[in-house]
Amino acid sequence: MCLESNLEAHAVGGVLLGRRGKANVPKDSIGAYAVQCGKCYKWRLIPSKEEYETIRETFIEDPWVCEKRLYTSCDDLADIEYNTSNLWVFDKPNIPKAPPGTQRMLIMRKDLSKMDTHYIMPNGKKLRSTVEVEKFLAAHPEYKESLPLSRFCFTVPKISEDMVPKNLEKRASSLRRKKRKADVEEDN
DNA sequence: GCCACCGGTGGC
DNA sequence: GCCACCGGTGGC
Repeated sequence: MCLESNLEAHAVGGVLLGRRGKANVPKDSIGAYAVQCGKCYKWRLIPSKEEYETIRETFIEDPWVCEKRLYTSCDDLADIEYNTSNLWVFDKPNIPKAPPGTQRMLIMRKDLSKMDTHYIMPNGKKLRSTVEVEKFLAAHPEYKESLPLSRFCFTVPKISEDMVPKNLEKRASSLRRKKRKADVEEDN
């Protein structure tokens, strides 16, 4: 189950800093993970996706605060400022952690219009929706216990609007317009 | 033939 | 209006 977040006060974020990762390791579009302290509202970087997903999983009932991190307090400077030098996307809180053996991938569209969620299953299969997960589990009953349907959530993060470069937005939409126009002309 | 990628839409 | 979902396809 995915719940609505309160983005203003207390947020779970992913920061897009470009793609990284070793060869052969599946990587998504998120370059850095950050959470906002529930007390001082400063942003703290979370070193791994795994740790980030753990925090995100129980974010509502167990909000993250600076003291949770060793040697960190609200008096310390923020790790990262929410600003326009990075593209930020904001996760919904309480998304189940990707079940063991799977990876939850978030892929940004080239035009920054939206993200797509998919899961990489233990056998390498990529799944794009809960319906596809259902079908997968029906075909592979051996996974039914370790990978219950309820642990999959395809909710996408919200893209921070003010940070999408305006010219890029325009370019993308004008390309779309151009294509539509060409299609219409083709039909005539 | 596959698959990453994108566009479109039904249901809310 | 949003978003979860899926069909189509271009490039390989």
